[in-house]
Amino acid sequence: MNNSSIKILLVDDEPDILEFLSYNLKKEGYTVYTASNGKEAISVAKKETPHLIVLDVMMPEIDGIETCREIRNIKALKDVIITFLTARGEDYTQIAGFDVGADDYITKPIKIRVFLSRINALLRRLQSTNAPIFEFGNLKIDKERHLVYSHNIEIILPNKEFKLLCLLTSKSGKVFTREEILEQVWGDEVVVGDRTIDVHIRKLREKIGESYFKTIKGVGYKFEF
Amino acid sequence: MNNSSIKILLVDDEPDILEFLSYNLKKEGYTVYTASNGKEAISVAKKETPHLIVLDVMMPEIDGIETCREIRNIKALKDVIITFLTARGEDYTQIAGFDVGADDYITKPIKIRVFLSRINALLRRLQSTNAPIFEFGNLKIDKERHLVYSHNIEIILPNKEFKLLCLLTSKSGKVFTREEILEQVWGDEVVVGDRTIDVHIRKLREKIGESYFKTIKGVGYKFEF
DNA sequence: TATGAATGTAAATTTAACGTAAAGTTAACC
DNA sequence: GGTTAACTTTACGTTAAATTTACATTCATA
Repeated sequence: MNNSSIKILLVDDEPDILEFLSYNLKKEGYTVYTASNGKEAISVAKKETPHLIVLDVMMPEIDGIETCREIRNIKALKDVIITFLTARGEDYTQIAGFDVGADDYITKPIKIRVFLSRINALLRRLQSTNAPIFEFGNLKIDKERHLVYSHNIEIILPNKEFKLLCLLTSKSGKVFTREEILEQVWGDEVVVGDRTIDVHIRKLREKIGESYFKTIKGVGYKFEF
Repeated sequence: MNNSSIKILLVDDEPDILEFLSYNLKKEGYTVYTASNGKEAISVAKKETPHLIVLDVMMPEIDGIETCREIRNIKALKDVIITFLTARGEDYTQIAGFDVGADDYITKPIKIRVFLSRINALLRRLQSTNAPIFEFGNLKIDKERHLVYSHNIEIILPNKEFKLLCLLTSKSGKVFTREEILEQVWGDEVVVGDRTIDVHIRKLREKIGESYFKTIKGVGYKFEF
């Protein structure tokens, strides 16, 4: 693994933890940056655009959750992988109750092997995200060639439908809200009517199969296979 | 996790090794599948989605490295743990030099006790590798997939019920007042009748279990497990 | 143990979200 | 510039979910 091109930002107010985790991640070959508070974290993140940020929840001044929120608002960092560090039993009302856009939670006390394997697993996503062909049972998606196969029969999808399919399959099982879908498929500024998404989902269901696309009423849609 | 629910795929072109390892892993309680070449391995892996794959590097036709690469491109298998079997002294510059997404390497000749302990160690990761899932005894909440499991049986909750459950479980044991619940689940402005919360609590009790939800008369509700 | 406010509950009702066919509107391509 | 496909909207149908209703039950307290 050419890990050295992968940049990780560690944020914690305890220097010991910072050093401990930093040492271990460097041993895995990653390039590691550190910050000891939210403000510093944001500034380093802006400068270095890391691939992954490990964020302690409990920090003085700006806490991890607020830091996460601010980072997610930075255009260049909206796709960075963020994982929280939380003490076991800590009040995670805000984390559980509101989606601040975290990708994982690691609970303290940290077991280094567990920590490393989770980080590795998270980062593996990064690499496979760009993989040319995704497979889900009888469904194959070739992003590069902009082609879809169902039971090895080629299906040609119009652009929007293809993008929508790519988004939903990019994280199989995850529920994508209508806002997320609009933002990712249509773009921030574009304003389209309420039924537009439905119609596109319907077309995908027609062409690819009813059962792949599940509606979560009041929330959004998800892809399942 | 009970070992019998853990699926291991062994891939080697030598039937003797296959049988020897299979026998020993089964003795540990794992469910074992075997394949004697890369092509077969991929087809079995697709069908069974094992948790771990042991892959001999040196195989005729498609070698282990190429097999690994192909497996990693299959979306459903991207998080499977893969460990290579390599002969000591074998030229594994390719393995070391290129990242094909392997998690471990075991060198032949295999000492069975070492082999088993390595496999066990790799599988211990399983418990903590995946997306944020909150667990309370027999109750699991997967926010991202908008799913609840009770005794590993999937329960589908409507939006409001799901949100209410998330709120109550966000701080297990804490009593949430009716005002808090209204504010968090329904939102500030929304005005609903007196019995609405009760009815939702009742539905959660029906679906998930009476005992989890405790009424504190005159105050509110809390989640306990 | 009688009382009343708070909560429980089945069923009816209402509402909001989604599904869909078809028509209208853009944009792309010859 | 006309044709076609893609995209969006419209206008309603459908349904699950949310809410209310109407009454029953509980439980702390007098």
